[in-house]
Amino acid sequence: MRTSHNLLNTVKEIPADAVVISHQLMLRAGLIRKLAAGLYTWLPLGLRVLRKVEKITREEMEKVGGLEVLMPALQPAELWQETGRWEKYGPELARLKDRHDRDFCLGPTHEEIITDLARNELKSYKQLPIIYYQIQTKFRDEIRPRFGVMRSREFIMKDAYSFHLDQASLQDTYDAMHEAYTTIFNRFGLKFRAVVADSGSIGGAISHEFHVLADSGEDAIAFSSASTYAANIEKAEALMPTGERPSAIHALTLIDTPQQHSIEELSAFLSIAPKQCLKTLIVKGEQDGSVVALLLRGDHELNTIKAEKIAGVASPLTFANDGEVMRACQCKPGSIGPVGLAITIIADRSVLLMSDFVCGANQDGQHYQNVNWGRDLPVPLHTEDLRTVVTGDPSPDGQGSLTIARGIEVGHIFQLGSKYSGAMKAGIVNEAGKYQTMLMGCYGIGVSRVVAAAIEQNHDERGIIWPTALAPFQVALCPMNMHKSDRLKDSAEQLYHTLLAAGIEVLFDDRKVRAGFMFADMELIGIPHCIIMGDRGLDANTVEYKARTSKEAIDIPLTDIVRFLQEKLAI
RNA sequence: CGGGGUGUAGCGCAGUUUGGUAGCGCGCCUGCUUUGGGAGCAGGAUGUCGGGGGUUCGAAUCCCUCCACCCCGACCA
Repeated sequence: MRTSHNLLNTVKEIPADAVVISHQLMLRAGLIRKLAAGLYTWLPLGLRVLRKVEKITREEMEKVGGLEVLMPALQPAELWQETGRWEKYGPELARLKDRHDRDFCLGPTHEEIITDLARNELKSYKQLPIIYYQIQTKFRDEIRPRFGVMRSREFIMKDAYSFHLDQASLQDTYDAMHEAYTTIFNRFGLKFRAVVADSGSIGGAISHEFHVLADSGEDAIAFSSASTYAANIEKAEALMPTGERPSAIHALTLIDTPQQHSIEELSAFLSIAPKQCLKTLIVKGEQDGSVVALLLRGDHELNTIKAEKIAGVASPLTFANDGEVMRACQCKPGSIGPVGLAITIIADRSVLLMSDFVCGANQDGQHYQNVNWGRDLPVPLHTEDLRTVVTGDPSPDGQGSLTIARGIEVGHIFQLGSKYSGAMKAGIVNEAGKYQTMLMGCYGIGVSRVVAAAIEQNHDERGIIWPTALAPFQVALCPMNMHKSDRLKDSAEQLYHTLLAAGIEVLFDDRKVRAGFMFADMELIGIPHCIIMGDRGLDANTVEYKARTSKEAIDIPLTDIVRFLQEKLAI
């Protein structure tokens, strides 16, 4: 394709509305334009990228036996009422009425629709297992759309649904999907991790999220250095520490710590490490008016997801107010400690190995130093995994240690079981001739979000750096001052057609613009490979090649350039 | 929904405090010169100043009201 054909709509200035880099670059490179909050038009260049994501996804879905369907975006309320989600889904469900005053919604997902299809179409166990999938526009009336297409109100998703006679079959398909997703994200050329996840509101037991790794990601994930273990940080278990608790050395002392409240202040004031301090947090208990003390090592952070799952702790987790703290501890927050505390105490596992530690004395402005379990207060009876894991923690599967990275969730697979098929009476006749409810799995990829995630992961100060598989074009052909030299123009045209004939997606920059302008545009839109042609090179029968990721160009004989590119592109 | 903020040319912004009828940079158009990293000079076009109402001789500016958009919190592909 030629750039003169109105393909490029690049902008030098950073759009004021865009805060994340992918959003800025997608606007600047002319991939998308905003229509309204959370609604974007895909311009020709952006659509090419979107189609690449779709193509790879579709190919891999076909490989695992998926059958492509296309379900309506507009859906009748009746089906959603059958599963109870019409009420449960909340305001995020975009609802509307038709002219006859009947209720409809714009589908945020299609479990109800596919389950309805399955119960009507599938009659016999012989038809199972089956996988349906579609690539389609979804709607979520997001509370706050932001970050461009990363969290928009209308977005493109690949969603697949599988139906099974038994759990073993569901597990087989789930595993196959897990593998297909791995292949898909590898083919995208993105660094990613599959992580054990909470299934959230969609339901079901087992689920994995696929995260594209990027520093700007909204989720934190923990993965092992030595095994395939990876989990959302909310789920990653902090193991019981090994080893013995060091024995007490010093005598318990009460010290004045005026105005020292946080662990940070306290450890600086006493010139000790935060890990020598004990953090005591008072949270609301399950019974009205009750409170519970949570103990953590000073350098650790409370994991609220873990804490609110513990019996006796209020869910959602709520910190006690100053009045409740005063009643329970006779002091203000900042001087609380477990010594002599008369309320339920739940200690994090790592707390058990602390000795000669510092903690609040339950008197304002005072702390105890050299506190020891068993000597100064009882060893905690109730220990739990309360903290968020940190880099270096042992992996929960016993192999290697954990690294924490940030990720963007671009895929999520679930074993739904009979959640929807049960509610909607989607069953078939089994081998014994009896009616049986089918089991379901569902598998999503945020197609439009993948585009943004790819940019978050791959960019520099000049613009996007597309992985070859997602690039709108693989090669940029940039002749310099072609309009001044017929010889150059002829060579460029010839090379352009040769590359096209070789099946290479090439963007021919035939605009009458200066070299710097050309380079800046090609770098902004992120074309992975660039061929620069000039009269000077032509004299020596060479062209220059420059990868998007390198600073230097190299000379390649004109006669070798096609083969050279084919090798680069591995075709 | 709660808290904060912004709406002025296609984009980025100034002008609003202290009312006097709209400006800068980029982009766009024309011409000349330039031509290996977003060129220079000269000329030019473009605005219901978010909408509506009010105050005033006069409103981008003051008042009322509506709307849109953005940022921070709870959700998710």
